[in-house]
Amino acid sequence: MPATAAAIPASSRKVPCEKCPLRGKSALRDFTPEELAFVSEFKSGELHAEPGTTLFLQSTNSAHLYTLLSGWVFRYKMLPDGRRQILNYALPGDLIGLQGSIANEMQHSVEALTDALLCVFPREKLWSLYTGYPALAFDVTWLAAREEQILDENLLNVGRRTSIERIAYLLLHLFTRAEEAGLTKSDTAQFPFTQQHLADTLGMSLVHTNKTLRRLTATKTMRWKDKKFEILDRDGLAKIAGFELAAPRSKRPFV
Amino acid sequence: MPATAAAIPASSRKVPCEKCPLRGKSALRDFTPEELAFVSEFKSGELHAEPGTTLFLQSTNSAHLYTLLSGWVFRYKMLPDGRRQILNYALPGDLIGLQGSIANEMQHSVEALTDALLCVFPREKLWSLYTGYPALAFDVTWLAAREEQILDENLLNVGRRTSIERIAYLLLHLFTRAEEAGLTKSDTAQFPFTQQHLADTLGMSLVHTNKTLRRLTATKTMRWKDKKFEILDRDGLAKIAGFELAAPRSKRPFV
DNA sequence: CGACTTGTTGATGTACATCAAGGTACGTGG
DNA sequence: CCACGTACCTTGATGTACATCAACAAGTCG
Repeated sequence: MPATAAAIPASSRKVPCEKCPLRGKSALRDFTPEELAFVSEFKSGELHAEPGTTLFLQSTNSAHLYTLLSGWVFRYKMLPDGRRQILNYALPGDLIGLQGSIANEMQHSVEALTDALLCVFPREKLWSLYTGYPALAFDVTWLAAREEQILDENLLNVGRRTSIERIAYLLLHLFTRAEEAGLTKSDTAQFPFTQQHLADTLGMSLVHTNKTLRRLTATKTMRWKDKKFEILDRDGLAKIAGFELAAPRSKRPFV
Repeated sequence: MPATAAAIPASSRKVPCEKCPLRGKSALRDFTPEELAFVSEFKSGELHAEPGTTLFLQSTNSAHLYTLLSGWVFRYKMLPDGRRQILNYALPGDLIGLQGSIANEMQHSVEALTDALLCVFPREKLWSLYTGYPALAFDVTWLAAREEQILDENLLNVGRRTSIERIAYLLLHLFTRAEEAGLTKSDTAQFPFTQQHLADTLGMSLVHTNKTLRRLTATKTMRWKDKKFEILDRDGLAKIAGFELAAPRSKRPFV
């Protein structure tokens, strides 16, 4: 997002963690002074990425772990013939590249959707985080579990919802996350992706995404034009998405 | 699996971790005596689950964390109208319910597919694992990252592969995991699930799954009858699944 | 008592007609 | 040029319906 990126000059080589723009705002917990000092020391630098920049490449190994300071980034996988599946989007505050630090090889690629500013951490030092700062280690696990939850929901979305439900769900999901990251004004947000990105996230073709998007617009629950997304009827949109959960089929509930 | 379950009598309240049937075999790393002692103390008991038993319920909170000792178990989510998406399968050695220990509420359900034996750990003690045993904490993160990788692949599968590719991929994936868990004899494995489970994993209807399964059988790369799965031509099956990875679309590779 | 029906249920196999989604083509506007 | 919009025809996937088969329980008859 140009606005946000401008607020943090890319020229500054290293914003001290004590002045991290993410602190205070957003859902970040409070760190102790010791934790803050360690993280500051852990951080090896910053990276400014332009839209379209590849941050990680499928089947290569990565020396770094990133935290996203500003901008949008997405993870994806590709098949040999070019079919692409977008797995998830990362917003400010998200951790990027943990898989590559745990396994040796990256199983997916990561690309910047907007101008993005990232904190860089060397992966070798991740271990010292586990030995010295259990609370931070727990945070890392927390982030991994949260990513897993989002993936679970995406899988349900792609596998079992109809095209209009899928789009409604995804747009609402992304809007909610943008809200949590403080990127919304009342009921609007800047959405930097294209219909092709949506299609590749939802497992649909571009044409069909476009037609379905039009049908969804006709419900007057939302508006999306020129990258500006606006929610007109949140409950209505949630209802189309089929947000509610259900009791299981299973006959024998445990205990 | 009856055979495996019989080998570990469900009556014994607590198999000591030193004698865990998973140790030695499988990809488990070696624990130090201290770690082993802690895990043994961490473990609060065992649970024997019959096929169809619900271990976790969507939108409830769970007091426990499990490790699967024997049998098959699957995670799934449901929509209000009964549509079901199976997210993943757990095999011996897998951790179950971490999400519920990190967040407060379970976002998915878990059901036993076969007779299953599980080690039970109280979730309150997870924190002491982080403070006292960083290597075990790292292992937990490792398991979470691995689960995330599998979900990534499932999402690619459901979102971007054709029906025959999807089935080929899933069967090969499950066979490979069964191999790692030591549940195969040469090129055969007992697969405890039905075509309905496959359909719900792949986001397809039962009828279409059946027809596609028949087309796949016609390629003579595998056979699946009466729960017995056999690989006839592994490379052929992998080729149908489109296992290979690809270079990204992106124009500007980083660095 | 045993052997032979009968009915039930769950998993699988197959045939339609219907519908949702894909692919190609060709628009527009910035 | 790229993102979006729309028309057209084709194909892949769904839903309903019905048939098969094995496993299992209940009942009947010799």
